[in-house]
Amino acid sequence: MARTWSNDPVRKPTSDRASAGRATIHDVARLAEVSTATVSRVLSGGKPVSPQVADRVRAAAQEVGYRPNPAAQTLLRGSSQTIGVVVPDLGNPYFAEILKGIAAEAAGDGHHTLVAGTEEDPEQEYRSAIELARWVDGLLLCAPRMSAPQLKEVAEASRRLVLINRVLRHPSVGAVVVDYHHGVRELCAHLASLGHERIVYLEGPATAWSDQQRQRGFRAAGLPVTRVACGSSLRDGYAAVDEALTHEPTALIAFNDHVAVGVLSRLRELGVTVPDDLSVVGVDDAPMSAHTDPGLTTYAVSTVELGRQAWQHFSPTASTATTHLSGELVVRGSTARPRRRRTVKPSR
Amino acid sequence: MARTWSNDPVRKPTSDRASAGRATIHDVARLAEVSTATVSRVLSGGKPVSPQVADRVRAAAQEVGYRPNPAAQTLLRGSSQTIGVVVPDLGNPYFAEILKGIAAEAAGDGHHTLVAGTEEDPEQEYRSAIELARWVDGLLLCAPRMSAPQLKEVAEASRRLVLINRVLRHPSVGAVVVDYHHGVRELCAHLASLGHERIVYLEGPATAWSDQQRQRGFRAAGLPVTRVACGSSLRDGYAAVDEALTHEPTALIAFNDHVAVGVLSRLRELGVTVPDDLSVVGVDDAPMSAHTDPGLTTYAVSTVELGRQAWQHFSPTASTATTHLSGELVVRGSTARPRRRRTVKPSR
DNA sequence: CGGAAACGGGAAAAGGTTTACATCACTGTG
DNA sequence: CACAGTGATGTAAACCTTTTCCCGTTTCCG
Repeated sequence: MARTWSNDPVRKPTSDRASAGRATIHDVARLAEVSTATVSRVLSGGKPVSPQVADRVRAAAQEVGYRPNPAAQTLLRGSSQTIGVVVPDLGNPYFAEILKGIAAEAAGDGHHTLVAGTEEDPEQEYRSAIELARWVDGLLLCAPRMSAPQLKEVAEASRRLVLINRVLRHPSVGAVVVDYHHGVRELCAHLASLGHERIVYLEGPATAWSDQQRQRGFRAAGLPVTRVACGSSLRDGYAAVDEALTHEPTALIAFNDHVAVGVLSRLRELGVTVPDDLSVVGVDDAPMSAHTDPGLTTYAVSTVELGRQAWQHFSPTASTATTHLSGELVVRGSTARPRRRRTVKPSR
Repeated sequence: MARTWSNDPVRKPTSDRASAGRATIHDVARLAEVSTATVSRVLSGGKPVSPQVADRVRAAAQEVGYRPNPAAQTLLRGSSQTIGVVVPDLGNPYFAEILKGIAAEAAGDGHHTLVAGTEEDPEQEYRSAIELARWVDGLLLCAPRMSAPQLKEVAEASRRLVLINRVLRHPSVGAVVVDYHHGVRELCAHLASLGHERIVYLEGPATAWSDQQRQRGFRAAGLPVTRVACGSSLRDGYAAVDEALTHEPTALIAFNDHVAVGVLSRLRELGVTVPDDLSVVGVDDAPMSAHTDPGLTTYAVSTVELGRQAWQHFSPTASTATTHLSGELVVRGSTARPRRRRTVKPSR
């Protein structure tokens, strides 16, 4: 870098400690022969400055490559123009979609996005949330697994808290939730209309609020549903199939579409034909769900809309009420009438 | 909020401007009856402090719920303990995996992760990178699509720059790249050994360096490969199939596994059987690739390792050399001998 | 023509933390 | 007993920017 420094014996014009020679507002002010206040006025805009001075300042800023120090701005303004997003698993495409949506919305309004994945660990989730809370203007927790008291603590610690797929009775917390209760009833109604009676549900993570909503939905649907512990990932679905089959179901409801994809894969290995031998449904309508073989019947909810709604909740004027988002049943090839007789080895 | 303030004419005990009543180090110091320096020493650790004082300070900090202001720390230290990650598409599971890996590594070393998705737009990518550069201690660009001059600018603007799947001749830039040149040669060798001769390659984004590497690999492999414009997403793959088929290939190489999944889906619709009518291969070994029907033959490279290596490059002592990561061929069910019998055996 | 409003621009404070330096008491040694 | 060394703590500067207050000049209006 061609920075020529006059060997000023009195006082260094800029410090070169941490910022390693980055130009500061003082450098610009000196070069443009104005005060730092004027530089700020020109660059931040809005304030009255004479055109000649403004040009001089802009030229000087350009010349030294000046960019304001965000930490200093944050310190003064008390806002970092940043939101924090905490998700149980960054590798899960569902959360990735939500992250994509919210980050795009935030960027559109000039905000940055700080993320943390928690590997499905409630304690780590809590720590990350508390840590991030101090940094950001608002915090978004996706499907948090932590306890309600911890969640309250996070609410206290953060300027603004928004939840996705979790509710909390607290005055300053917004939430946007998918109506899984409705979703599960839709799926059950669909399966019932096809004549299914022996249904297995592959459960999600035990601490997931959204899993509890599904379970409530089953009770409301009035169908006898056998529960099998599973999880939320593709691998979990793959692994849970064998136990699920011991219950001799005619239909299988997966916690979400990724689980369902794992299920389809394992069923194929076992020679169980979907939907002839067994119907399979998922939840969430992941991008790949339209491309599996057969296509996955599922309950579709727009992650884009989820992100948009969540962002709305960060607006200072937003209500703290819970926004309910309902999706719709999407019927694809993975569901059909059950066979009369129990599954025998398929022979096509 | 029920904030009751005595109308203190002398001096406000804490400011309530930006931080909205958050306790500062001064509050702690006053309560513990020590100087702010001592508070800092106690809480940051390392410095000698008498046990009684330390206890008093910790108790005071606890009482007022003190947490240091990160912006102030950043300003002073010149480091935000944060890295920035820019990816073309946050919704793409491949980048989501990488993000997950790097965020976990960073968090393990007490660093935060700032993300930006760029919707595959090189200009937005450039702006995001420049913007983030000012915030973070290090910047990670995943498969950047921007031009080399722009990339150089970003390199100048950032304290530390690391690239994934892109190289740049520049003294202070680290990179970790997958050896796609090797990858496609492996895939081609596999296909050649099965007897394929008419191969179509579904191209990735035009500005992607990694696509160019693949193309170079094809030339090195010495197989005639017809190129068809496609993209990097599942949808792109789905849409490109029809044109690809006009070339009557016996094998199809997709830019990556997501494209390949879209391809499989469309082929199924068209009644083309994989691998009997057509062999399909992908690149990257996405999590779902083992679960498609048939399983996808691909070139596997560990995203976990990718993230780990990238993080290594942020260490102050790291070399700026390019780290090459090679994967390995994974043969699954999507490749087989072409159906049509060859009349002429290739002579060497 | 006098006074007030409008405007352009400078000085300085504020924002919260860390750390170099200064201070002070005390201990061990020559 | 004096002095050097050490350990504990306070003081104040520095990090960089924005914004409030203020002053001097010009312009406008009665």
